[in-house]
Amino acid sequence: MEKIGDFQINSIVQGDCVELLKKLPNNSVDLIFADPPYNLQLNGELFRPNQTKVDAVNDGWDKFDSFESYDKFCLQWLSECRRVLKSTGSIWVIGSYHNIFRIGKIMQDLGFWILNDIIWIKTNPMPNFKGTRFNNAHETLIWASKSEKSSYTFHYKSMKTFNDDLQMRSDWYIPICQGEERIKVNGKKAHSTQKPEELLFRIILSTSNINDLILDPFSGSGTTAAVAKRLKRKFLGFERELFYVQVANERLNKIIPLAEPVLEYKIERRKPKVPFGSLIEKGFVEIGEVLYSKNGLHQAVVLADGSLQYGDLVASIHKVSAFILGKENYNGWSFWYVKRNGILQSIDDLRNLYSEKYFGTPFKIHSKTISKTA
Amino acid sequence: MEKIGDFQINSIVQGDCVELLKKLPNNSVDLIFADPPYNLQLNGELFRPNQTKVDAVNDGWDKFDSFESYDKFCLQWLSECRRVLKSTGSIWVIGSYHNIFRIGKIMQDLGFWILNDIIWIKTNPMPNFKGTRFNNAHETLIWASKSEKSSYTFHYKSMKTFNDDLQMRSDWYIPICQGEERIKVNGKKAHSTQKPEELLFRIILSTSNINDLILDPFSGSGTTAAVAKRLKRKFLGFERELFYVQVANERLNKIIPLAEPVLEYKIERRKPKVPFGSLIEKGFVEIGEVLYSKNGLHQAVVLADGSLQYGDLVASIHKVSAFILGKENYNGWSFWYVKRNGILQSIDDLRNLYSEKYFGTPFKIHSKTISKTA
DNA sequence: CACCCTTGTGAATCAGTCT
DNA sequence: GAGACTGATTCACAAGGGT
Repeated sequence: MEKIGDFQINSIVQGDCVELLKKLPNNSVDLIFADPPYNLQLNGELFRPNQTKVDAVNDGWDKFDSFESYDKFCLQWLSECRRVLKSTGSIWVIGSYHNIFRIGKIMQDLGFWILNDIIWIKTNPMPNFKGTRFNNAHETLIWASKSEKSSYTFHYKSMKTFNDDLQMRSDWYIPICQGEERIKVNGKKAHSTQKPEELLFRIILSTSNINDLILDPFSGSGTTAAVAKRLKRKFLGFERELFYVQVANERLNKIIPLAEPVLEYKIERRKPKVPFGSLIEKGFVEIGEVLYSKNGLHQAVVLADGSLQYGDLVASIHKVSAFILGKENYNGWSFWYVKRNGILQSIDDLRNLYSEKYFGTPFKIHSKTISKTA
Repeated sequence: MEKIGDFQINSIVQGDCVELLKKLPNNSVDLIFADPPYNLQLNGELFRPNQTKVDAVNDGWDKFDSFESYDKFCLQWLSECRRVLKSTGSIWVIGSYHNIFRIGKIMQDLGFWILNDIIWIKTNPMPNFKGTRFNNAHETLIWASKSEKSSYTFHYKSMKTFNDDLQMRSDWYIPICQGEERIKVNGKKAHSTQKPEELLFRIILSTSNINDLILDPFSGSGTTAAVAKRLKRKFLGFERELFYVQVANERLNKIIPLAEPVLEYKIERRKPKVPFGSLIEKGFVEIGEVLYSKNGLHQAVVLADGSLQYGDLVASIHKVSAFILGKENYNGWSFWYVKRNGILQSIDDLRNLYSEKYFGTPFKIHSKTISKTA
């Protein structure tokens, strides 16, 4: 079986996440999803991140102590996450106003580069019974790359298609996890903060590829692993409580991965690049032929090397169109037309004809990788 | 005329906010709204697909050397804000992912007690032109009391009435400030980040009383003061740029206080749109399932990202149906059917089922101004 | 006057590849 | 690694002009 460091791939490992993270090699993980403890104060009792109870009075506890220990804990696991994350990977962290500001600040300090904060808007939140505040109807996710300059996987076009051909926004409307999906043991919720699979579906689909390794350092009920398995990603989960490890394993046994063909990012296929010169070589455009702007006002002559002659200017289709429009840059494919049977035809159409004739389908699957340049 | 410290009540004072804050007495302000610089860290220029340049925030007041210098600045003005805030008062701070995490962390460290984070969801944000991230369609507001134990003003019932007798949620749907409301000088926007009055309307109405003193340490175009005056609150604004002070004063001169606390904004009742991808996430439509045209002649397979495979063509439900019908555009929701128990069922029906099941409580979405200032 | 089409624009951390 | 070159990329409104 495949391994990563000491760990079996596709498993939930019981133990403290910081200790376990330290055993992972550098730059070994493609995507991280983390749902850390929230540091909530409940029933007048405060729990430190390591789950030991703190006596608010006798322990001399105050908010500063609490925040300080929480910050220290987050600095540890986030540092390790950054170390194990590949430079092409990205990380998602979910939280509420109790902890997300501290987490975001620490992430920025560590050099993570925030790409978006995503708002999970709960379509069916619990009402605020006391009526003392606004109904807290959302949680916040931070999506970040390893550093400012690093590239990352993002299936922009797939998400646009997913969203009825409009680019996906930072507000996501997803019901809370209830009903059949909610795992119960002896009639009681197995985990108090089980996340909806819909949320992980979107995250994994948009920011990872098939066979990528996804790490969840706070695995809990195993939602990340379950969706990862279903979408044919590799996964590794860390979880402190043995009970949750068992719950997650039971859950995972029932998951059937989807067939590969339906998971491929066919929508992001790129046709092989066809340089303008290829159109000339194959006679789609003749040497010496005149190209026209859409309104016919501008004309240029095609030279043998694929450059255009426009008055004294000789340059690429892009440069000449940019010059005519008085712009720094322009896409010449959308500017120039040829005359065929007296009718203007876009050279971009000719390019498509060329592609169909010489490349046909299918094209190579290609995921969009964004890379930043200095 | 009434004064607070050295300052005239109901005025915009020109100067550095930290210096001016220091001149205010302790515990003297009922409500603070702060819209600090976001520290956007923009690099080069950004062009739209049509090659026009985006008029970005490039103002000197948003430039900071580092996170450290930004943190230091925020620690200063937030400390002073806490000092001048009455123990019965509260503070609102607005920001984006660039700065809001740092702000929230500092506020918690100073002892502010966060009551809610409110998401201003923009109904009409600027798109992401390059397809590199999710469209950043919101900003975040933090609402906090002076300390954990302090009481604070909150008109829960008013907000519920305002919201058609439904609890007001933490997600607010408000258009960006444009059109008549946007202040222009010589045809250009007077301030690059003018906030919509509706945002301040909700804030002031929900968390202050008539005759309360409201402080805005980053007054800018004067939206806070304008709405405060209209709602019969006292106000004090600090603003570094003389130009903005003048803009705000001109604006304020035109404001007529309301005789009655009438509802100025009407909230429309609408359920969020369900994109095709959501049906897949929840299993209303299975990945790999076949969709049929009404007459059954055309069939397509559903892929994981919500795209359809129809022969060699892979695209959205809308694009594929348009292709089949030989049209430029078509509404795929009315074209495609799934087979359930041998019977064809419209995917639009499935969408309604989803909506009924998970959006039971109607959302309050778009809101509009129904009366304008004189 | 109603309707349609074009143009402009908003807190934006906004490109990828080859030489 | 820097620089040159290619060519991919947008949503909701408001305002104004034309039919």
